[in-house]
Amino acid sequence: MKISTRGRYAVMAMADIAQQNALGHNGPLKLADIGLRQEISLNYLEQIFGDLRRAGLVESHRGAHGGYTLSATPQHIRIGDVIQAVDEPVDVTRCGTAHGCLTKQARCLTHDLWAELGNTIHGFLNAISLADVVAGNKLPGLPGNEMAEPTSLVSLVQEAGQ
Amino acid sequence: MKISTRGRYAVMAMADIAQQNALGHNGPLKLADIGLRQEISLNYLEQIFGDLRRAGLVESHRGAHGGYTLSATPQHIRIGDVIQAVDEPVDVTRCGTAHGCLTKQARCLTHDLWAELGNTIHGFLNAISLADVVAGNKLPGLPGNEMAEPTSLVSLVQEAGQ
DNA sequence: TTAATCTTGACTATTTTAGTCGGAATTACT
DNA sequence: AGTAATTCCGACTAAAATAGTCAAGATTAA
Repeated sequence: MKISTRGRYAVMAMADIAQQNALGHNGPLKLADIGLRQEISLNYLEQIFGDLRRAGLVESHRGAHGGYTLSATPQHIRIGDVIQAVDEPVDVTRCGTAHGCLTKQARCLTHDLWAELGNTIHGFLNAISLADVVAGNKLPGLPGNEMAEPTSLVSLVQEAGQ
Repeated sequence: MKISTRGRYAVMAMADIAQQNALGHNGPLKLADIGLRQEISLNYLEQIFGDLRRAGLVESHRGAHGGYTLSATPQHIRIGDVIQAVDEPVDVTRCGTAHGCLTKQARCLTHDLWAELGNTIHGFLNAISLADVVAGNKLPGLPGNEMAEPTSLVSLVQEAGQ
């Protein structure tokens, strides 16, 4: 899972729509307005929304008074879906495909590590909806914002596996 | 936190040393040998080990029969340290520094999201040691490998904040 | 003294990223 | 019917990051 500004912009734009909906604006929203609010160039937004539309996350309404609407309620759109729609899902391991990862045992000491890292990131992003972002329901706490305690998170994820 | 092949190579090479140590080879290991086993070019490894040395993760031994040794036992070297040593720690949010993130409230709907994602990744990588990788002790479970259930992880991490 | 090895810094090719640009298709409104 | 507002699409580009290569010097063991 790759996360570039392209993915960030997509989430920002989608959150913008969700927020406008929450404020009572229900019709299609123009990219021009979204771009102004989020400070993203119109042309770039067009590219990004092409991907979002092809992924089925938004619906387009062409012509005058057109724009984009969310295809589902913000509660049902996961951040991971948004990012996956616009960023090539470069897999974290990069082995298995290219070099003979399974045969050369030494090389793949680290294979599972990257795979689990990918799972962790996916799990995080798929656990959060657009509605969560707009409502400020990000994982509350993690007190301060400082580095998480090494042991705490891991034990959590381990429990999650049970 | 950025993860490129550079970071992966660094972890692979460090794990290689840890594994050789576990097999009884305790003297300095040459980059040429590590490169052969892990299929990484010597010149590139030299660059990477320059970073690792400056970060204090390995010690160099120059001259004939020289090479590199780990500065600490594999149990005490965290994967996050290794990656941080060789990959620029591009911060996930990119706001706060560049554009007036704190003033424009709309733009930073997503700020906390990226910050928490960064914490999650750091937490994961800092919770795993070189010894874990060599021993195959990656986070057990995460049953199957399939997508985590949307709700489960969020509630878990939320509890973590308490 | 010599060969092995790290050390350093400059250089380069490729890919990715983050856009820009121009125009065509579609629709609402008058 | 005409016009303005939009999305749609594909080609193009500049800058940065990535993944190296190369050459020469410093240090040490044998």
